[in-house]
Amino acid sequence: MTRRASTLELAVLGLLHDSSLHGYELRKRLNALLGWSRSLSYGSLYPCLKDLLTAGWIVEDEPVDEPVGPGRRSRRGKIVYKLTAEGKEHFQGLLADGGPASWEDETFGVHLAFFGRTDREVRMRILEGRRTRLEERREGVRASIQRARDRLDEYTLELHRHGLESVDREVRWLTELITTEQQRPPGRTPETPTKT
Amino acid sequence: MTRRASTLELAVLGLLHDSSLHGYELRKRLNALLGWSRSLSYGSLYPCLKDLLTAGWIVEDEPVDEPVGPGRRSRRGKIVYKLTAEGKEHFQGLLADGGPASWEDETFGVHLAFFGRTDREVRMRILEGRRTRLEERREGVRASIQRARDRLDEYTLELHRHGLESVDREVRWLTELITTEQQRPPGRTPETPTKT
DNA sequence: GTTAGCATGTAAGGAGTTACATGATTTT
DNA sequence: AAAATCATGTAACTCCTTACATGCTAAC
Repeated sequence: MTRRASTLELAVLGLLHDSSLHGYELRKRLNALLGWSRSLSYGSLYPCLKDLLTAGWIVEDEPVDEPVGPGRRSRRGKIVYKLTAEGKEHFQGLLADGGPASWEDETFGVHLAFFGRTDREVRMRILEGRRTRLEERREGVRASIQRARDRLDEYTLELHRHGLESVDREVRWLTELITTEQQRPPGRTPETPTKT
Repeated sequence: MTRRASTLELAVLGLLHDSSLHGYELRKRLNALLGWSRSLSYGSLYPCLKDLLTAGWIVEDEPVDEPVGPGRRSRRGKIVYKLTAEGKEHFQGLLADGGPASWEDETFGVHLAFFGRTDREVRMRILEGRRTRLEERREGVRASIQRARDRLDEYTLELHRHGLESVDREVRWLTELITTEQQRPPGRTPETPTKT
């Protein structure tokens, strides 16, 4: 029934939570928010917005800012989307979960990007879950290399060495973030920009 | 016409170049070769093998090792695949290219893993291409952050900081690899395990 | 007046995954 | 004789991209 609970859906809901936006602008912000290697295509974004409309999480909004003034005739084709009450609730639900889905490669970044709207308790669970995931992965790779040691050449070993080092770095980074979190008060963080 | 020139195809051809294998074993080696986060599913592997068969790059081989000896009745369901002459040629062609496709995130690792079978000239092109790709990405992300600076909160900035640092590290790593390559003689590398 | 950027969308396809379905062989 | 692991495969689905198709608006 509830389809497409993807990274993209979460990110869109999160950005629209801050301010109502139209698709084109939304895409630019999504690309800035998440440091995606390739920028998001319209072929992904617009169908996603359609699905969110169908689900009732967002609605088309009257374009309020830049009113029909002197130089401007009619409103252009822009379609501004606004989060509904149900959409806000749904988004909060997704954020408050902090289950295994939030420590996967594809979703972790988005969850972290919305930590400003997440309770400390949940932030801790996500950071620690992510760290454990990476530690498990690291051990799996290590074991796998060990077993295939004699079959791997110089280049493959170098590739793995660099890969393991990257995972190590991320684990250390997470540990730092966790330490910082422990020194914070519970609940949300105090000062957020919340610009419209 | 020539469909599925994916990472997976390249990796499978490369492994079968070393030794004939059956699907199950191939999967284990693929997981060990490339440090994939999730291990490859059979739902990807077997259709891929089917396509490679159709293309004529591989054929079913008579299982030679472990002959039908004392304790063993008939050969089990194992299907061992062997690279054909056309398959070898095709694989060498893919390796010798070194074009833009080989410096993408998904394919770079596989190409690096087969550097033992790649000429130095091509290795250099791939390493330098990859480095340029990452440098461009880094600048893109930097600019994008700069533009959205006032809208990003503490957590998002930290996420980007870590992301940029990771890219930086990979660039430095590539620079080291390039320096090493410059000190090597042209052609392939001398000593490779090449165990069957 | 034409180029560049803004703005929205669709259809087809790519590269995988999950879940299912089946059975042989080895270990306990 | 049960459980673990080896072994092969298919159908449906996911989430995304590419390529196409359209038109408005701003700047030069």
